Amino acid sequence: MAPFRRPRRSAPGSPDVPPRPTASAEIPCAASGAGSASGTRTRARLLDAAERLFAEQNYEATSLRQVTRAADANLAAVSYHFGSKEGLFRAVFARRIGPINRERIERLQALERESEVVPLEAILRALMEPALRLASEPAGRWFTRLVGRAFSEPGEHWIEADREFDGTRAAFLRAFAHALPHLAPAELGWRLYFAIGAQCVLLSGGDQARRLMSGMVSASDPRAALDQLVAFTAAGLRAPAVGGRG
Amino acid sequence: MAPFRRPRRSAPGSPDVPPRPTASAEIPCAASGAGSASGTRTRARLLDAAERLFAEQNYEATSLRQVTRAADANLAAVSYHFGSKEGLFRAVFARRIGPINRERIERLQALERESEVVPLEAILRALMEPALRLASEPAGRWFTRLVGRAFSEPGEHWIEADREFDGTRAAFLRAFAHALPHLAPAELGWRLYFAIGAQCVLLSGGDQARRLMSGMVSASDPRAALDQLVAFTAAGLRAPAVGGRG
DNA sequence: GTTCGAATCAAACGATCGTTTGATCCGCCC
DNA sequence: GGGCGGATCAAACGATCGTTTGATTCGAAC
Repeated sequence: MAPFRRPRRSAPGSPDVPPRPTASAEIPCAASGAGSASGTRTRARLLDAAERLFAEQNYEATSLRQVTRAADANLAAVSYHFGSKEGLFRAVFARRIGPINRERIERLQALERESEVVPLEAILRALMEPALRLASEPAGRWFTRLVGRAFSEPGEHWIEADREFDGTRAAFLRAFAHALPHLAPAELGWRLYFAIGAQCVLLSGGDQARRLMSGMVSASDPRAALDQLVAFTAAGLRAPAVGGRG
Repeated sequence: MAPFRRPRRSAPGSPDVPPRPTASAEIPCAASGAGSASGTRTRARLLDAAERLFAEQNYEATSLRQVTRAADANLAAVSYHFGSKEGLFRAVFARRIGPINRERIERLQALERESEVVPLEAILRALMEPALRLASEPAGRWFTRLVGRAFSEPGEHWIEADREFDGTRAAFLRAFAHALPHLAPAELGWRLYFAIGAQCVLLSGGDQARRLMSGMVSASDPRAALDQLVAFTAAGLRAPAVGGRG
């Protein structure tokens, strides 16, 4: 009877103020080992299921009932742990993108520490290998599909999602500018645009993409894929400047 | 009272059997000129509105009520003219993809007619310029965003959508193989994969992509974009074979 | 002037969506 | 052993979705 002054709003995920967008990117519970009961494992199972479904389908095409059914959890668990559907998406993204970008920057710094001018191929590998390696692991295969699409898909979710890439972008942009002095800034921008695009379609590993090149690419070998991607993008970046037409 | 034996099912779009997937790709009424009344212009207005909304948002995120409101048409007009939401999507895609692929093949055939071995850059321009040029026209700007995403997005709609590209793919694959004899078929497959990927992110012109390279690329000049794309992909395709590692 | 069919319309259909509610379970600490 | 709070639960909320219905409009054919 008595209205009971809004008892909720104390979930770990977020109350009325949504969780910080600059997420901490820590894996709460890696869904490994056999915890005694269900513990807080529900949160991890929700992330796993949502990761797969968001990648297999779309953000909009994936219903929370699908997610909770796949995660063997209650529908309200999403609201409880993540506040909303978009909170779930942000958590899926933040869980893995942090470590990837951290490894990228650490590898780049190590390269810059050991030599004055870093070879172009080394920069490219530092940028692309962490994500590509994740694509070859069962746990990260779905996530890389999401990352690959973040570059070209519309929607508010994505804008916030790859804002986490900003720091990484700045660091690598300087490195590329040093390694490619023959390119004007505008030209360097175009070429990096294309290079990242090539990486993204490889990460997204789209159903269409695989169909399109069916029989020609052996998508099973991630090592060969990385070698080919580095060779292709390095040559493209090193191409002579086209400057003002012609 | 009397059940009135299902009077509908005679729309031009499709009855119970959906319209032929291998669409004729003819523009029914180019939404230009001032027809007397509303005529069948509604169909074209629906296509225009859906094209923009599907590109700005997503297939799933776009409701038919949004489309019909933007097109100043009745909600039931979609069912009447296209049979269903997916029929509308197919019609949007079929309206423009036919002419693009036709121009691609005609340009390639013209090149092969006038010289024994076609230069790589010429093949690339024949493949990429028709779509890039459409991106610079007001009428086609939204559509190119769709085309760029067809390569990496999941969903049934897309699978059918770029099946229309099959013929074009085969023709250009032969041309590339002739122009790049130093590449094994598997390597050629990878590189074409990346080249098309670079083109797709340029076509999709994603919100994120533009943000990511903000200030570096002047996206306003489509001619410069094409020059840069051709230079980048040509160099990437011509890169030495990496073969078996290293 | 009547008939016919393509085209448009308002209104509703059942289904499913994201979110919220209040109760219930259960391990833990004092 | 009694209370506390995190976690889970069934059930419902209002909104919106794609689709369908049956009536209405309107120009052309006869």
